[in-house]
Amino acid sequence: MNSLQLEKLNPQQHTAVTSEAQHLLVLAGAGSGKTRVLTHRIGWLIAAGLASPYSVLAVTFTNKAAREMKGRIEELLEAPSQGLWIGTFHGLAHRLLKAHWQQAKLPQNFQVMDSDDQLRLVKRIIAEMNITDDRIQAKQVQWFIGAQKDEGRRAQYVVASGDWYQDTLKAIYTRYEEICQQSGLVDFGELLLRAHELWLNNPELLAHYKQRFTHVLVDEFQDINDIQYAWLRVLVGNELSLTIVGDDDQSIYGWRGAKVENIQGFELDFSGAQTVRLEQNYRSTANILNAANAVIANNNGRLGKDLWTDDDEGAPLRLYAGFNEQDEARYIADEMKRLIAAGTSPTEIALLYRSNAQSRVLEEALIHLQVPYRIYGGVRFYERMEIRNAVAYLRLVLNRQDDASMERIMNVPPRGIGNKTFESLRVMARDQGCSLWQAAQLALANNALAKRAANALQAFVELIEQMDSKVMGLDDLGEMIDYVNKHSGMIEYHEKEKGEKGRARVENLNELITAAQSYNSELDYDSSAELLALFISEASLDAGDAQAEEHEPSVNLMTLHSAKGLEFEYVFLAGMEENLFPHKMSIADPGGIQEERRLAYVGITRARKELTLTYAESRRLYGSETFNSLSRFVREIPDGLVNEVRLRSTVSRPANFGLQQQMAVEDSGLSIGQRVAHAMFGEGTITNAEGGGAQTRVHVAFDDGTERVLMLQYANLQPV
DNA sequence: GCTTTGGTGCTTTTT
DNA sequence: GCACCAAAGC
Repeated sequence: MNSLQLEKLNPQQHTAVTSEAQHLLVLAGAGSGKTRVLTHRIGWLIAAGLASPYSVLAVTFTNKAAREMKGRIEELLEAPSQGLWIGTFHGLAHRLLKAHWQQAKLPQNFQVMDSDDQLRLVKRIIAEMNITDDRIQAKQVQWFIGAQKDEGRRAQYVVASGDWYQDTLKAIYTRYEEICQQSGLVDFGELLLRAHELWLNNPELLAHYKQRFTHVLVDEFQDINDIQYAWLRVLVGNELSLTIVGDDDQSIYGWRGAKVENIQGFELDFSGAQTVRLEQNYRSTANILNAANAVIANNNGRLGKDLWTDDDEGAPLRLYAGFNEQDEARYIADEMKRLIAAGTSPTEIALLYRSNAQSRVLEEALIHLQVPYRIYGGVRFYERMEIRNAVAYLRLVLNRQDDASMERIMNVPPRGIGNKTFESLRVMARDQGCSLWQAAQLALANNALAKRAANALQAFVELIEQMDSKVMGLDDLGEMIDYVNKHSGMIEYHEKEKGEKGRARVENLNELITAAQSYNSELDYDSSAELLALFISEASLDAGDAQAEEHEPSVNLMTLHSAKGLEFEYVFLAGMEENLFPHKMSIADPGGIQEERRLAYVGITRARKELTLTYAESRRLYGSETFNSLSRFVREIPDGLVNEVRLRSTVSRPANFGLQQQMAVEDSGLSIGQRVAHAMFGEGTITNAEGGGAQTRVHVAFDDGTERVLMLQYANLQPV
């Protein structure tokens, strides 16, 4: 094990890697060598004879992280990581449920349902229950069900409060569980919940895994939710050794159920845990790091860490004020072009923003200046419509009870099965308590449909049956998918589609064949049908970023959330404005602001060499002109670290552009950010202005917590 | 039964 | 200002 060079670690890293404490908490600041510590610790445990590859379980949050860790461990061990379990919570849960489907009370061929399937199912249930009240929205119901499962709560344990809204949610959730069980479908939350119940209901199984694993290691622990924590806690118990690595300052998924408090819970539940802080940063210059520290210091309830670096001061941060969002984008594109011309690789440049909607203007500027860029986090491969359709065919072939898939592709490509037919099948399925497929059989047998519809449906049923007999006879995954692509009529359909779109879809369908051919399962299977089932369900758990094709070297565009875990020499943070970042939706809530601040911290610490912050004095947002003030996060950075860039000479400001509103506001002796009093609403602060002239409206955040938009000419605001 | 028009409402995203 | 979803034409 030559690569395991412990002497190259700093003292804290060394302590963490070689700790013999049963439980270990590594608080690892940004850029402090977190992944290095984790992989080296696994290597060390094995080298020291404290663990064997077979007895180590490593958990991450993304497949990408799991792949990377696996690769790095294999490098360290200089051998394939055989027997070692590395995966995401969901991937591991899936693996367990596949292996122990009987104990988990699931059909052997159960499939994983992604959030799109889930939403469709929720919509179907809402329609089926004849709920028309618009207080019930499918998205919200979906969110509710997810949140319940993340907290380990099944429908029967949701409190029946007597409140109509709550009780309706409970009823939908109940029905949702029923249908999932009947169709053999498991959503993301369900994977975790079932895996947890698997431990609880099968002591002998739990004992088996407690015997097998000696060491459990978890990365990005700040992102863990309640059900994941519970699963882990039952497995580790008092017997196993647990190492967790995380950074409470980088917890940015609270809105999705992640609970930082679980780090504190760890210290309580696993008593005697050793804590190691990694505070030396090897990534950024001192200026960048100091800026990050200054910003995050405004949060409270932190576990506390002080990042420091040996590195030089480096260049000061730059702050650019564009007069509008186009100007902001142009500045960024210009600067990127300059960096690339000076020899910087585009791959070392990143442009980060709070929300995806911001990317368009930025992209336009990059295109204009011919800066090659790559945008992360669009629609992922397995979420593309055509791919999901192809997969739905395969799923239906494997399992006729899979209503979600049946619903999806019954009329794709269009084959004359319309809404009416659909509706009668749904009603029938519901009344009989059977699947859509069985309802179709029934309808055909009873001549319950109009002739045209019956013919179309008959053809569809035969198509699926025929696929079944043909496809199951093949033993190559690629050939199976090829067959379905061709005979479903999808290829033909998309070929006829006009424009670039159709061509891309056909390409994607072919790419799916390639992906299937290179698929290797870690799990056992007895037949090609089982292999196909494994491929499909793992596809649902896969963002498909492994196949991300390499284009020419490009600059990287992504949201702040997707940037976590990455680093670049040059980072641009665009849209540093109140209402945008921190986002409007989070401003009212102190917890929300703190999470936004952690997001700012993540953004700043992505930069190695230079960080540029930009904002726009005026911005078209939702169609109307808005004037946001500089983000509080920029104001939290000490002055000495930031250089303000003003390049007004290169871009001439349209004489009259966007000024009317400000003038109208200023004419009345007021300005944005000013404290004012209103006769009825009391005192508050002007946060924004829109419109112009007599139509000028001002946004005022009143001290009672309400925000109001008032017509300036009638509001009679008095400066305080 | 599929395609075009109008109304709404607006983070962040992995699995 | 655009994208997405639901109701009315071909």
